[in-house]
Amino acid sequence: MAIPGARASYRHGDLRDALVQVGLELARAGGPDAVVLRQATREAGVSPNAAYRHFADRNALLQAVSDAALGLAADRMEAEIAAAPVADDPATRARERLRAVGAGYIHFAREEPGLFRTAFSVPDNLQNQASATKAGRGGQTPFELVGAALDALVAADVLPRSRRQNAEFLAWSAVHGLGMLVIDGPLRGLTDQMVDDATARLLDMVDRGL
Amino acid sequence: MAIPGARASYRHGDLRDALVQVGLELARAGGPDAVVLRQATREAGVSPNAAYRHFADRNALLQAVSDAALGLAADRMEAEIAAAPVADDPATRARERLRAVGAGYIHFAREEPGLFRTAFSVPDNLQNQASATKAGRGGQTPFELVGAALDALVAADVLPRSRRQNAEFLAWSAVHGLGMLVIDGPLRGLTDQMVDDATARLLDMVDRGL
DNA sequence: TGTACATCAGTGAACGCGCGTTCACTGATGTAC
DNA sequence: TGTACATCAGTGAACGCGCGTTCACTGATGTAC
Repeated sequence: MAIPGARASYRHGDLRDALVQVGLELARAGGPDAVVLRQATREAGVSPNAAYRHFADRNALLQAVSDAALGLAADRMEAEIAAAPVADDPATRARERLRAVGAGYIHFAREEPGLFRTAFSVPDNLQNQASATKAGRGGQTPFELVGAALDALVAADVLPRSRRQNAEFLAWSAVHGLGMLVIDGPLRGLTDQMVDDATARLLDMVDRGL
Repeated sequence: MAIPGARASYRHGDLRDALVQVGLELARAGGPDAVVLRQATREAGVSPNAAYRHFADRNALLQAVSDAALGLAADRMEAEIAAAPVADDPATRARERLRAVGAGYIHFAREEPGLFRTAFSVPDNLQNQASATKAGRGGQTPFELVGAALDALVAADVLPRSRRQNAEFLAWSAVHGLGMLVIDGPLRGLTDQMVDDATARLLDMVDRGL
């Protein structure tokens, strides 16, 4: 006898994943601070303490959401790589790839500012980058995507091997900074056109400067 | 008849300024979220609602603290400029100045991560940069310092005038990104030496890339 | 196939906390006469 | 110089809120016999 609206089953099925998904929606709308444990359980249709079967505390939930957001960032970057023009010249191709990585990063920041902040400004989350839970569908984390693009630049003899070490920090800094300034800072009011412009010039700068 | 520990006067004197100063201490220790109105009044030795004589609400207090933090950032940048080597060659001098501006920014981020986050990631605070409350002792905001350094670069014929427009966004992005990554991100564990190294390389990149 | 049972993912109620904010007030101060 | 008074920066108590977290519990499920 099914009471309308009643749960089909006493057990949820996959509450852990459901909470992460709901958490992503909260983060999307309001950044990391909006990932509120009680709100997540509410939206998952479950009592607040049910979350404690799957997460040690609120912070563990936030961590999981942050990891998932990082994966989405990687997806966005991979999509940009896939859409990049494929030049015949390997050197040009390698450069296009780095540009695509950077552009994907900025696009993610603009399209999903809440997720961007959740992915990239939850302390501890970026500490150990090499974790499967932080990777996109292609299996790489954003950090690894940057590294791989730089490796390709070295392989194509565009970037001298002597400058390869820690170069991801430089490229990443530039692009991360622009992302933040576009979200929170003085570049917030800019049109898509203007941001694309700034992105292109920034990536030029990185390209020339590396 | 002075009761020990009693207030000398019923009126505080300059409660507004006292709250901002206490707010800076809170921000220094814990970033913008730590600027808690009740805590600020507590530390100022005043009842919670006294704050409402000087600020419309908690957000107005945070705004004021954020402005003050921006001024401290400007001070740090100016100090770095003052300490920079003064080359005979005007071109070299202009370059050194831009580097000093960038280095000051990064140093501020590392020395005062809480204030850095309060100054640079409170929305709305960076929107209107040209405000006296956001300036350092030299009367310029961090944004204006970057702009002035770039102007000097143009004047010294290092930076082509055609590339001057919006160039502060590029330089700022690079330096802001590194600052954030050093505070919250994967560069957090780095030694002073390593960060100084990364800073130098980043500024090289900007210099070459602009 | 049927039944007893252990497991453990969920429930429902409650907690203490600190927050921002509002209320009616009080009394020190400076000013006008 | 002395006194009356208006001003307004402070007080003290209270509010409602939503949070994270803990408690003792319940009952659907899968498994062993």
